[in-house]
Amino acid sequence: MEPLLTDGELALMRRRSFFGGLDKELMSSLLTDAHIHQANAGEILFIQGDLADTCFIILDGWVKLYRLSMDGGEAIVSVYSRGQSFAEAAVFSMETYPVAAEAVSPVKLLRISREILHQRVRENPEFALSILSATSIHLKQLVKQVEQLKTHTGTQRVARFLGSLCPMEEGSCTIGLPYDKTLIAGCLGMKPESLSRAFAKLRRIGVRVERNAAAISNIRNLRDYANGGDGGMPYQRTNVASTRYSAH
Amino acid sequence: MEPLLTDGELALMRRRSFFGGLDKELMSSLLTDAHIHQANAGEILFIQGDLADTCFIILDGWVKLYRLSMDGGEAIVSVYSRGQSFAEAAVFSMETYPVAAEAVSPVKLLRISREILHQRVRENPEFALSILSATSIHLKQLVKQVEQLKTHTGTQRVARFLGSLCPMEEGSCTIGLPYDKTLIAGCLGMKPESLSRAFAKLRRIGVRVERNAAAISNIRNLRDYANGGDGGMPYQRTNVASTRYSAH
DNA sequence: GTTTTGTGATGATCCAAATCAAACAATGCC
DNA sequence: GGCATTGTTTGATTTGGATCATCACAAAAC
Repeated sequence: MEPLLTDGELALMRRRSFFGGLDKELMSSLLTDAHIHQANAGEILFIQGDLADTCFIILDGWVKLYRLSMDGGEAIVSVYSRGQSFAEAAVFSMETYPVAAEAVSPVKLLRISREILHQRVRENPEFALSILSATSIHLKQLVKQVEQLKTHTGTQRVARFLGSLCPMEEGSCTIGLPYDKTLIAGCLGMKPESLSRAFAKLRRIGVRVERNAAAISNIRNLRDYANGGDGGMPYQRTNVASTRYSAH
Repeated sequence: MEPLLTDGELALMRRRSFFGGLDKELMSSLLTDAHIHQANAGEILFIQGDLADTCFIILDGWVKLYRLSMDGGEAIVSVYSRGQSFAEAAVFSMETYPVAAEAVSPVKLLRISREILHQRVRENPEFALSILSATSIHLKQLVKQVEQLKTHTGTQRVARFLGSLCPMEEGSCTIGLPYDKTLIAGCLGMKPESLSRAFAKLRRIGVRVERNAAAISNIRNLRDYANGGDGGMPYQRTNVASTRYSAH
């Protein structure tokens, strides 16, 4: 019987999903009960309110998670790609998905059922720690997103987004935008027109966006702008910390 | 030896934290290794970047979780109260707290160490499921918050906040504001001045805020306003759902 | 080739919320 | 009681972003 996944796909999952620390035995037991699912761009994987009975790991392509509010507005919560898992927390809540999921490119997915996941957690507590660690990362990402939305302007969020795509600490680089600008705008909580104007503003600090690529002349400038612009001192611990844990 | 907690406190924790489904034995084993911690209003419990070595359950009082951005801005992420746990996800990430925590009233807390939690998860997989369920709830709350920030105006978020405090489905009621208006504004991602003006706008739909209390003449009106105002049809599944899971 | 379509950029205008400033109200303290 | 401190409201102004409309342009279709 031919293996479900290639070695490359396995390595990817170990690097970026909760498969990270698992031993070989548990991994293969999970894989024998998993299913491969291919979807075309635009296909809906689940909608909010569906019973959360499946967790996904992306083998290839892009998936967006979003919420529809009662007046029809769409709020993109996050976009995931190769190697990342999603919906693993919902599967453990015994309830429904709080978001909908849609393929934004052709995707290849690994699907694992709620029953299998619960069973494996019961058999192997180390697996529970892996899942907990993965959901903790998703939680942290959402916390950062809330911070961005509450304290930064749209243009600053765009700057941060571009900065996060740069692999190096400083200097200049040219990066490819991972998906189309409408989706980028949605991720950052703005309209496409506003994104376009934000790109225009960033030209002042050496960002040229052309087609699908962004040329950044000075990464440090970009990151400084994203954090408040005026060269303000970066955040550091203050002496207020000395009061913590002071017994009553 | 007198018990660490009163029966009332135990019932509270079972109702609102991950202690919910635990058996008596596991509960008491957790409690013998836990510590009570009292803190005054304004006291910092931990700051972002601290090693996440403790998880908390609130026995009494209020705690806010917030992030400081590099330019000094404060983004309140959530406020928790009696019976709720927080930081349990961070403790399982093997890293640092992504937020800071501060008492906003005098609080009585139960502290449980990372070591104990990991040990109990290893001994008892059912406990892992309880923790996963609790972090899943926190994740869902954050997702909803992101949706609110991305698709609703400040005044709509205020309306939703007030609506969530009403215990009944419809009719009129008077509710007490749980904490001061500066903190409410922060939770909703707005400035105190804007909150004040939002309250003023809501007078049109029968909301009177006086001191520490809000009188709502028609709860349904309030909830309608929060969801887009113009009596639009509430969200429901559309036939797009029929495309999900369509095999390639 | 031309048309069609989808995507992105730009301009004009409007609205929500932040900002700056000042007046008040409530609370605690001496 | 007066007085400082903190929390809340109100007003005038500015800014950020949404909205609506139009235009440019590239890819795909005919």
